[in-house]
Amino acid sequence: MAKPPAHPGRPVTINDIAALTGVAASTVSRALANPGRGGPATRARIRAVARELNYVPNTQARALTSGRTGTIAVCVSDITNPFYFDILRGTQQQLKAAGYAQLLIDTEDSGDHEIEMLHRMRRSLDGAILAASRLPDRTLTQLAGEVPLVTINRNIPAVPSVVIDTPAGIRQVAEHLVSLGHRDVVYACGPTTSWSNAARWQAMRTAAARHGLKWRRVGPFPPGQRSGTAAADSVVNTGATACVVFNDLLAIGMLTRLRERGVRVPGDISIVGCDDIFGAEFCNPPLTTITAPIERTGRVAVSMLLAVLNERSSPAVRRAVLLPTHLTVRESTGPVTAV
Amino acid sequence: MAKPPAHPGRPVTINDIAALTGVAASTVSRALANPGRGGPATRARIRAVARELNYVPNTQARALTSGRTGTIAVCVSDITNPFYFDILRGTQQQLKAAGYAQLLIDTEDSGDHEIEMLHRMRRSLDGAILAASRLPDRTLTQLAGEVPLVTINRNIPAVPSVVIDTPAGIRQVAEHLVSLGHRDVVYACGPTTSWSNAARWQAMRTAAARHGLKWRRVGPFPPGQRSGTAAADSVVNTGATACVVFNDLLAIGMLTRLRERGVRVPGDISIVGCDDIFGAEFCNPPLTTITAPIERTGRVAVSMLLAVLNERSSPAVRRAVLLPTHLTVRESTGPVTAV
DNA sequence: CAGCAGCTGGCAACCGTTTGCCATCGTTTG
DNA sequence: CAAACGATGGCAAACGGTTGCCAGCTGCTG
Repeated sequence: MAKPPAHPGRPVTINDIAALTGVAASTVSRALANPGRGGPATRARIRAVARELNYVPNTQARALTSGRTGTIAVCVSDITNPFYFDILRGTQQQLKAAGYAQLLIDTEDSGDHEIEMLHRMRRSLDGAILAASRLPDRTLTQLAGEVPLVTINRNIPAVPSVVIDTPAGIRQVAEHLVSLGHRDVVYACGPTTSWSNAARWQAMRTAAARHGLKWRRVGPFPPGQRSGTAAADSVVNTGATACVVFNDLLAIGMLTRLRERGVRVPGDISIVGCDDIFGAEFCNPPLTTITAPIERTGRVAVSMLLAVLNERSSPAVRRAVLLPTHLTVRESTGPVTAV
Repeated sequence: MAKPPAHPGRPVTINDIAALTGVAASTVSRALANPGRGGPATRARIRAVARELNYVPNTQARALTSGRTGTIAVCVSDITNPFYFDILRGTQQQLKAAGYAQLLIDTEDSGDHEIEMLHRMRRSLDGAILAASRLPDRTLTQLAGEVPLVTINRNIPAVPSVVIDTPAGIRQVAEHLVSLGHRDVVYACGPTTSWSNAARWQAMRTAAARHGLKWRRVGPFPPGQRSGTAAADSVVNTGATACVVFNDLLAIGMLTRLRERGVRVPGDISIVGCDDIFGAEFCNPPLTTITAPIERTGRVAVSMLLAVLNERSSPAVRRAVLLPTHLTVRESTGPVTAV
């Protein structure tokens, strides 16, 4: 029944539909996109034809006038870090459900990259989710003026954010370690530019103080598995009986190095990671860590961003969401052994 | 010196530059994009102003006429599979270098999802890279007519592809196992729809035959860590002394289960994975596996796609690239022990 | 010196969709 | 019954570039 468009190869446009139904292109546009406008009968007819022709709106053309591109960027600092896999999985799900496309940006741990990419793309984006941004507060605030933003694990006043409550987990860790008899703990730092690192170290310090633990820190270390070597060596040097590590990736790297050096975990030293990424469960020994709802974090971030986009006019409902964590005890922590 | 555009907030357009330099918009367009056209002096002037105004071309508008969107989609079947992390890392690098944006599509192991997403987005894409497509050959060939395509680990005549030579690795594995005294091996299958799975099983069969090994297979299993339980149980049931597994994810899952059941690896059974993903190195025991140049695979795929795009007119230089692998022996394989 | 080629830059149409504004029509209200 | 009104659908102007075509100029050649 449906006639194909004039040139068979040419994609179907709104005009083809208009011609076929005998209405104006504007009517078609409204029938397909604008819920309030237009008569039900016309709309039904148009929709039927559109479906039959397998019409797919041209995103570019739409974006040109409406400004909405249907694309959200997700920036991660290092795509090979499993932490982001689950973030991406979460954002992906939620974005797909809402009909958005997900643009992946790997900033390679460089703030310059991050700002430059976002600036270049801001016209093609409806918004962006910044996971573990390395940008300073001021830049971020300014950027939020150009593109609707939601940050993950980064809390600054002007920008809605979802942060994982790892500090709460660290308090649990402190209790866990104390109950095992540890009195001397060390924190292995992540990158100085990392907001989470600061938050975690801070939590560590206060928790240690409350329990009367001796505490100190080593680092900073790049948050990768390979830095585990240096981190492990530093930690061993301190003589502490337990170590809380900035993230699981680093912790897993440390485990490897400790094994190499013949340092027993948890016999000689207990290790606690953060995040509970892929791998934490099956490394050797399985890692005691602070389990974060990573995938959910991604989903929530998207929801918040979409809320911001939809309520562009109304008094911005910018919030900061805090997601709970819990301690998962595996085999990398144990009672302190008498020397 | 440079005057900001009329409305301070409004982004800089080609017209602003035209007005400021006193030329027509078309001249600006050519000066910025078209290398052959225009006078050197004018061009220099225009470029200077453009840079000064921090001009960023509007991708949407450009795409509308030129058809080029500057976006490449990368489809993966399951974003939480670490195999794809490295693929993405590779594509990301190469795409960024070439000035393309990377759209991430997770098809969730469903061919329907895959075809539907690609079809809907084909207008907004310059091309797509399909990693481990679940689509049948015919659909794929047809899709290649709509969007320039490069496949990864999937070789069909009409579509350029880069495939990882895991079969060669499997031949090495066979020799490795034979040298350790194994005579009875089993292959744990991945999804039936997976092209690589078929290739691997085929290689396994011929290699086993050549060495006079007894071989069989179990499965199929979904290629996830959690399927490891079922896979491990099946494998143990066969009584084989060695098992080659479709991929590392599944193999790692099996390792966990075997440990649970008290089956010693490699004492009771040797396990070999495929791909050498994140985690293979530090699982317990570290996994003997066929190391694939995963990141490079992503880079090569992008290069091929870009080549196709640039030589759209010339006789299509469609090729199939085969990337070498090698066996990495760790601790999950060992000599067969007398019962 | 006329004619012509080659280069430069301007004009304007176009890509496909959205949207402000207006004409029309049927219905309700004063 | 006239006026006012709300709903409906059409017209046309954007949106920001790209590109085919043409005019004007320069510098050759015949």
